[in-house]
Amino acid sequence: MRQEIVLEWFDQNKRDLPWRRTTPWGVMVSEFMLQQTPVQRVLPVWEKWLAKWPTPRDLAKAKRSEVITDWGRLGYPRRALRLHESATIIARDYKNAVPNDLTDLRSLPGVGEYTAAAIAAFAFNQSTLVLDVNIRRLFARVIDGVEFPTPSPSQIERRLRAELIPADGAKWAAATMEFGALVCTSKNPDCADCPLKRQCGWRKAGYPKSESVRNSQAWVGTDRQCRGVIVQALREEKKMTTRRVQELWHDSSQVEQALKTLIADGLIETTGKSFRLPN
DNA sequence: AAACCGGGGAC
DNA sequence: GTCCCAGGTTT
Repeated sequence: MRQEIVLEWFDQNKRDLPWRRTTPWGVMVSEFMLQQTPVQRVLPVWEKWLAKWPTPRDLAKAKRSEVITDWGRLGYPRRALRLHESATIIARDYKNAVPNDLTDLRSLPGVGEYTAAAIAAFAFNQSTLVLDVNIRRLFARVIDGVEFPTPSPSQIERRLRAELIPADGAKWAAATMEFGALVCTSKNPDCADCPLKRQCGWRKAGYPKSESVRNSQAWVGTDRQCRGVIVQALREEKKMTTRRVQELWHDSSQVEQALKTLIADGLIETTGKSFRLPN
């Protein structure tokens, strides 16, 4: 994969997001808010929070009720409480400075694998392995030639993606994430104007030529609950191991066949766009 | 691995 | 109702 193509695209097309020019605390607040929440909805709330609580200690002094209220309609309000809790720990144990060490970051409530790597990269310019949904989808398509990544990253995926990181790893993380968010999107990717079209494995593998092809693969990208139902059916009724199901994940023709069998046996139902278990 | 999170919003 | 969204934690 030609990293320069994405890096140059990023230079020309990146959005001017406020958390790209702020303090480590500002980055951390943005990462909490952006967990499962679109950028556009986060923007106004982030501005308000940084103006009101410019450092961890400021937030730590706030009441829970106020924290929840000011979370607005971002959703998953438990994130606000975890951020509040993390702020308290940072003020008390880290002299009010967001830690730059991956292990320290990971120990904070609400900071998982992704968020720790993202803060280290975007707040401290470290070359960490950042794998969010946008980056994973981009690599799944260009490198693996499939429309969607697996539900969660495997060890082999981590290793292969780590090998791609160029000298400026922080810029690489931001660039690939932005590319996945603006060009290689989940629903209607802008393949016509994509600078990676010539080397895209998904395109070489056939790309979505028709609705029927798309539908046969659609379940792979459906939500976790729906995937869980199908995986459970495949495992229990077809005596498949988890490993076998994972292998099928990347082979749409076998997935299609397996799904047809499940439907024929009445084990699952389809509405054309998704799947469910019969009552 | 799957459910759940004091979800929310576009469609 | 379905799907998406810069995920994390718990069982």
